[in-house]
Amino acid sequence: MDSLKGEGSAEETLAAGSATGAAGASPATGTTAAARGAGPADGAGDPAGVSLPRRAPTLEAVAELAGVSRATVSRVVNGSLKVSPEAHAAVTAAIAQLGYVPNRAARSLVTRRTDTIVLIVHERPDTVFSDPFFANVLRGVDEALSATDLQLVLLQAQGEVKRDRALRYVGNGHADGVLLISLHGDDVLPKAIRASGVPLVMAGRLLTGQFVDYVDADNVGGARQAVEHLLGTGRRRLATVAGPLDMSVGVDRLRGYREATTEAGDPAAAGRVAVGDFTEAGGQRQTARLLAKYPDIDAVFAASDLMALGALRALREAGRRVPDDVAVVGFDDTALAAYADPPLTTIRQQVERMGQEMVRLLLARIADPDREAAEVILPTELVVRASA
Amino acid sequence: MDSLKGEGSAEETLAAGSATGAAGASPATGTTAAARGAGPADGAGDPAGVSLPRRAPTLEAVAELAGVSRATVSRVVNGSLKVSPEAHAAVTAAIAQLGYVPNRAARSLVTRRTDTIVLIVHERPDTVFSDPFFANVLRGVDEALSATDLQLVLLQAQGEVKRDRALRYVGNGHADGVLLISLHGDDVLPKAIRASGVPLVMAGRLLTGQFVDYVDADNVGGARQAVEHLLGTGRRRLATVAGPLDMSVGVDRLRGYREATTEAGDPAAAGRVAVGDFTEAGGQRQTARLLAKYPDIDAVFAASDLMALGALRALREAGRRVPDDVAVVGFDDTALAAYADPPLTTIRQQVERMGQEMVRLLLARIADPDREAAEVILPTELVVRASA
DNA sequence: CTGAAAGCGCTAACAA
DNA sequence: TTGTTAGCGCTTTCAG
Repeated sequence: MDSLKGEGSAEETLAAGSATGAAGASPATGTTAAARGAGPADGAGDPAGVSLPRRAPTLEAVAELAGVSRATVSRVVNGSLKVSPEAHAAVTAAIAQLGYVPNRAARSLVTRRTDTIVLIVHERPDTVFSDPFFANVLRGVDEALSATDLQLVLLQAQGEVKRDRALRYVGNGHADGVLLISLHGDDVLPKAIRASGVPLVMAGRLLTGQFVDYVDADNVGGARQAVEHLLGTGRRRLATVAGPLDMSVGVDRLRGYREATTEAGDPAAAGRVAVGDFTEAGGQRQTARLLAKYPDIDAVFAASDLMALGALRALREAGRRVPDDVAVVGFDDTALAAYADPPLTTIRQQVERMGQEMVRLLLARIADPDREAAEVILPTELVVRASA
Repeated sequence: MDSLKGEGSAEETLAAGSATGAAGASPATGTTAAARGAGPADGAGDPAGVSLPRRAPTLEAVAELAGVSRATVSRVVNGSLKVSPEAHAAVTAAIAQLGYVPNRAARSLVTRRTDTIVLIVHERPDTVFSDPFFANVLRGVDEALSATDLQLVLLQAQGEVKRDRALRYVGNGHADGVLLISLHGDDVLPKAIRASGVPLVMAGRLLTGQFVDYVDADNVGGARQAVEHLLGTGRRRLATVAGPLDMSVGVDRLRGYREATTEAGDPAAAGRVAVGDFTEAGGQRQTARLLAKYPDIDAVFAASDLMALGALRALREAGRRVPDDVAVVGFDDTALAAYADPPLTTIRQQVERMGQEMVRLLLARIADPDREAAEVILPTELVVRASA
């Protein structure tokens, strides 16, 4: 819903605008009036007027007001059953009156919990832009976490220095659990984290065969859906641009493609594979390769949407019409797919849900460190945008 | 660079794959072998073999090993100058040997610092997808933070409950500073945070005229660039789809448009305004309105890329050719702009840099809470993709 | 069911 | 320059 306010209604709001409009390469840093408002004096003396409490109320204060001991307040705060109704009421009231909130540091110091979970992102700096995956996982994680009172801290682990810092951080008990979203096949991180004994959940399966909790999209199934769709719409000469084979995503999507084509009685198609790197340029290059090698293909399954975009480009350059001559189906369904030209048919994975499930798994493992390793595979969905 | 590995080289990696392929709507949760490896027993007894240190080494341990007092170790850790070279060396060695890392909780308890800064996101759930802005700011923030040893915690503040939780969190000294990235005009959050006295930096200017540190793109200048570009390529009947006028982005981009058209001697153009909501649907609707009211416009400046996409759609539906009949320039330059059909000319803002500058400002304010409020305006850039 | 007391690991006076 | 001594605010036995 957008406002249908007529034009011209914005003038009054312009009053506060600063005219700063730096056009050069470096930012203009202007300074305006003093930041701190008309609050009470900060100095030592205590002026006549109201004096803000400089320190947050403590358990002690609550106890005193409620007429009980600190221990009892602590019990109430932590939901212990063994507190009399009267005590409970008094404490609750005192807490409300004082606006008491527990001090996490103090609590953490004694409990050795941190009420914090860490999301470690292990991402190539150059893949950095155009990555809705990350944002959406994050969204899901945050959403799932908001039902708890865990805090989410973000750690980048790109490069040795940052990686070690992240490792030290989790290794020294600064987090109750770790969520690892690692885009490449490098698996020193998972190993190191597991070694530190902190609960860990990954996005994507480990190719090394270790058992770690993880959630993943049904990449095999999704790829099969793509093949079935292509076959179902009459395509007969399929090929695929696979993702990197040191990642489970890459491996699984290729596997789904191969299984589906083979089962459909077309083992030759299972062999028409070029391995890309999930980038648009890679998709374009590998599609060109496929085209050179198998000039008569009439469908391409690209293992990512970016690669699908590249495929589109390669096909255009090769003079093939999409979808008339060659159909393209991509994996991952970002906004890009919707605006591609021609619009891309894609396999959608539930990225946000992935984040949610990761949290669910992590909480379960924190609760019971000895439970069996679990995997959650989220279904995928075919999104048809073009009549491919 | 993508690998040019021939097809077929993936087979061996498939061995570890689980066959789980849930196609239904609910996730399949399989359990595999026990998670925890062959680590030492967790129980009370201490088996014959190696026993891992269950607890991280403390200052005390370092002190003992180094033959000094805890205070001295603390001084070394915190970089105090008043430590003898010998003591320093001994402590450093002990720290290395033990792998000592300070306990943040303990430190925080006494220093009342948290070494944590909070990024509060105040976002509509429905704007959630297709929002590279957020991810890129985040990237910049994280990057800037990685030079310090501050931790980044993420807080969502959507809805009263979450908002209050976030407010309580920062209000109770759980963060040394707050970064606020608020997409709509609602300004109860900034006010509340400022009231709590925690250092705050915002993305975007406050419309209420309060002085708070902020960094923003040069929205006015960017809009001017758009107008100048349009005028420079021969367009004579400009119109704009503005953003919401309760946000500084909306206001400023409209202002730039008006200033530029007015200065170019075309005050009438300054009046051809429709107010959208930054969504594609809104852009489409408002462009349609503009078209109805001013049938002879030959250029549209859309205050966001999504709205530009909507404009494209509206123009197509109205039978106008882009860019031949009507040129479109959008603001914000996401991947979408690159794949729009026809390709969109846009004004790019340095979103990642924005995050970096926010951190810079925040650190400065933490260091000196009484400094003057500062603003950083980042330059924008015209990205021409079509010959509009 | 409740309170007293003992720290969790660290920093910051204050003495020496 | 160094060590000693108090706590920071909270949880958690252990008595009562």
